Amino acid sequence: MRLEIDLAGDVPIYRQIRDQIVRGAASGAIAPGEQLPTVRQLAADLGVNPMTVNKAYALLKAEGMIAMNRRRGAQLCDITSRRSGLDDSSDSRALQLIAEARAKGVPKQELLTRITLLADDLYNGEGETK
Amino acid sequence: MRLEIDLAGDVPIYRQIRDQIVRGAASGAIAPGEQLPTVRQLAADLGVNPMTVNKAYALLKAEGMIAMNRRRGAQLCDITSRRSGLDDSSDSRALQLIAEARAKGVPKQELLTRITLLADDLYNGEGETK
Amino acid sequence: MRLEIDLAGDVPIYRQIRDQIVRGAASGAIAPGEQLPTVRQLAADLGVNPMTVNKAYALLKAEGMIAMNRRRGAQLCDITSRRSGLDDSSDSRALQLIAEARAKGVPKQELLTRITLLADDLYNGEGETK
Amino acid sequence: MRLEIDLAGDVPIYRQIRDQIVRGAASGAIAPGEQLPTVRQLAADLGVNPMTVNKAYALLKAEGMIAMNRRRGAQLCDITSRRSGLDDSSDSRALQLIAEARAKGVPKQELLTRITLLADDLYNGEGETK
DNA sequence: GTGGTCTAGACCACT
DNA sequence: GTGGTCTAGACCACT
Repeated sequence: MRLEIDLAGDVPIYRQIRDQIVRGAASGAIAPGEQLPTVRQLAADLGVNPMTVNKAYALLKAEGMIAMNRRRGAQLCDITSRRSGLDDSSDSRALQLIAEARAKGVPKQELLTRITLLADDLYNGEGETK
Repeated sequence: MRLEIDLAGDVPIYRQIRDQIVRGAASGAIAPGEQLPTVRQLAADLGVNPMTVNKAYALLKAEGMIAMNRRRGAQLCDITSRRSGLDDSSDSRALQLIAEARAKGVPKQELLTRITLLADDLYNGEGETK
Repeated sequence: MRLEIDLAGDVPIYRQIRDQIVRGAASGAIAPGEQLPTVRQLAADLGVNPMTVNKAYALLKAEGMIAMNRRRGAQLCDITSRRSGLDDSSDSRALQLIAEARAKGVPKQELLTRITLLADDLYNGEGETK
Repeated sequence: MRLEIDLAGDVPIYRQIRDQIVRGAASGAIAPGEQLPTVRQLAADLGVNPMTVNKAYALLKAEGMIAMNRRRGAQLCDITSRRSGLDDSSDSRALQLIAEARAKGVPKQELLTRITLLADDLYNGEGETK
């Protein structure tokens, strides 16, 4: 799985790395138990400082998404060990998304159809949950 | 409409102001053509720097959400003059939201039910679109 | 409140800072809502790198102990906004402590008396809970 | 007695081994004078490097918990030969535990009740002290 | 040969 | 004038 970093945007690099690994885990591009590149390897691949990758990995570890280990590097956790379920942050972000759509005049049905489409795509990969 | 600023959180204040005005426009709490408080007024109400409110208003203006003029201050635009429809940013944020839900083991149907519920709530207010 | 850093020990500096601020909050040496020194100020006082203090503060923020804010620097949160209650980590550390005492031949009553004494001391300060 | 190693956590493996043997000694799962597995044996069982087990055993030896000799391998010491009593480290760790509980708003009595419960459990095993 | 921590120095967004 | 992020370079504990 290849990560794409946008150095120009205003999303911090460590956040881009974290987000893309979460998406990889969701789509099945990274399987549970699979090895991730080491901090140094990924830093070299992306042309960023190891500390930046380290920060992304530390965040993923705190979220229960990956386990780190001096011998084997980083590894994607099983779903069971991850922080579970829909939380306030999910709701809050979903609400903002919906509000922006409505404020721009998008009909409810069009929005829900679009989200359903995106969800179908993501959930129909070689993914982890049915 | 009352804005609530969370000084402790990660979200910049100007962004919180912008987000809440968008939500107000979506829910109907602010009507098209309605006057918004002046930069100074809102800054005083919230206890923040006028520059911060100014930045939020400038962002909303760039998005076509509000119009500013010297005489009448800021005013919520009609839906027709706003940037319309679902854009890449919407998709990207929706995708990240869906990915995080799936990565945490949330079944697709549970996620969609939740989003539909939130959308129903928001769209059934005194809102602007059907 | 004065922090004491042990550069020789094997406890990371950022962890020492975090631990001592938690103890200060518990003893009442730092009151809820009280300002903490800025990252740079504390770094200068302790003779460590700002990044090290930053890491300690980021940890405290993630635990809900402090709020950070560009205008006012760091501030101790109210108890209500902190992660609450006794968790698995507390139990696990308590269990290890008890096990080591017993393995060293300390009678149960002596251990409990000692812990009660320490708790009395700490809870009888100008502290936050009764 | 079976040791469980958590490769994902923050605690170094050698420390986990040491901690669990101390807990085994405290609970009576390992009796005074009892043979421990050899370094190689335990390393093979746990799937870790023999150096890691060696480090744990060296630590336990330095603490007076075990005796090593070429003939009989490692053996749990009598209580009388162990470093005795509550030391500064115990106090310091207990204090940190208490401080974190109080900082999170746990009432003193709730904390002491919990610790007493844990101590009762541990001391009522086939243990070594009354 | 990995991740964890730390330093010194820098630029930027936000206030 | 704050915290947030990033770099380049380093040493260390652990494996």
